[in-house]
Amino acid sequence: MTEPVKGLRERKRLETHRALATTAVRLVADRGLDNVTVEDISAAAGVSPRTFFNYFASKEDAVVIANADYAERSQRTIEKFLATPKEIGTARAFVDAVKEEFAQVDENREEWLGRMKAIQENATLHSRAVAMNHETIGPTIEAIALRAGVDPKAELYPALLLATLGGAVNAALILWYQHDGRVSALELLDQAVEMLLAGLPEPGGRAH
Amino acid sequence: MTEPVKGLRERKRLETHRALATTAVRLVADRGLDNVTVEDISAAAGVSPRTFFNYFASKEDAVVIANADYAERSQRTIEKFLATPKEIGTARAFVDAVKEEFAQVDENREEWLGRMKAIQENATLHSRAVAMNHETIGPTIEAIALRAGVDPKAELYPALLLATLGGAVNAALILWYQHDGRVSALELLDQAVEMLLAGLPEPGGRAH
DNA sequence: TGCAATTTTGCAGTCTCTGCATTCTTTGCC
DNA sequence: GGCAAAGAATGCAGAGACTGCAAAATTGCA
Repeated sequence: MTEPVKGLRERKRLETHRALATTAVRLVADRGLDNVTVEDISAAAGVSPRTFFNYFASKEDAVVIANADYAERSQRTIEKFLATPKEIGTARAFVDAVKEEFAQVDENREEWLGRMKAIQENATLHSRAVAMNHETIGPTIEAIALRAGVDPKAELYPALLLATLGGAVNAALILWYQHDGRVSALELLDQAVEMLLAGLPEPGGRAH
Repeated sequence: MTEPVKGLRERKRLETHRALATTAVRLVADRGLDNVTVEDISAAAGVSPRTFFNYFASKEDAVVIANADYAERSQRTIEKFLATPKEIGTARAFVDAVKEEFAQVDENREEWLGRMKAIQENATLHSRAVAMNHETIGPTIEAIALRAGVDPKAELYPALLLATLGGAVNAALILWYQHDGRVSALELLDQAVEMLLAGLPEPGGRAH
């Protein structure tokens, strides 16, 4: 969490990214994706439309991508995961690494509520959000395989762990949003993970 | 599996949808999404570009959506799920219902290989594919909640079951594609589900 | 056959997104 | 402080996705 003071250039860059992202979330949560143009967002954020596309590859991304340094973050998450002591099981270790990032939902409650509203209401946004990590999937699967000592191409386990845990994250986010963020997202994720690692037992307590 | 003989009109419609979908998969798997225009697809399928958009809301959809009657199919899947005998656990019942649809992967091997290739190579397609079911998520969660006898708004279980099972489907598809479809997709899904319902045990056999 | 319903198509127009050349800022260095 | 190089913002032109609308072609049915 140590924030090295980068130069003015870097700071301005992050600032612009943040301004565009939060503006996009606000406008889209408010009016809906189709009633907001890139021109609107850039104007409200005080940059040219062309500049918008220097920061985001698409209008959707501005709503969905919370952090400018997304790639580095997931890289760090992977490293953290690999650095966890061996006594901790693969699944647990991975959950712990992910939770660190997930904590920002509770920390930026308002913004995330707006984001979830926009995402829930729009299929395009939803799809972009669910699979945001397209580029990181391969490396992540390999990291899991490495730590678990299996072959990522031949075994289901790594891809399955990633995909189902992603599902747990999604489920937690949806429920968090349905409760208007009045419960802790992190706690919901914890519950979801417990249920997942217990093999999704029947809620009433019956076996399956 | 009984196919009621609809009128010529309906049959032509399905035919056009199918022509557009398979053409899109073939062209995009071949050249990549960005090197194929809607005009290319419609020309190859023998309809006007405008007609393309009468069938698909976006270029991506033509690659991702395999069946014209997607909505009805998922509706039927839900009904099948709800009709399963009570002795079968919620998770098992849901898996069974889903597997019926999943079988078409093995049945249309070539097409699905092309689709997976396109999807794996393109982030936009990937996101669209992962979250294709956006509109059906709500109803499905409610169906699960109904059968399990819980409140879908208050409990994690329904959303979690859907999301993690979706993850299992994805993982199975990815591995199937990595094996060039030389193994049964249905069997992979079975394995994935077993692991999931066993609580994702450590692959080596260690506990977590 | 002839009418009504449905589908296809063309067309005009909006918006997303990209490549490229130009201008403005920041930075490191003297 | 002044200056050259690097990086960022911008404008512009253009390709292509997508929509609404009305005309034309097709199909179902009396």
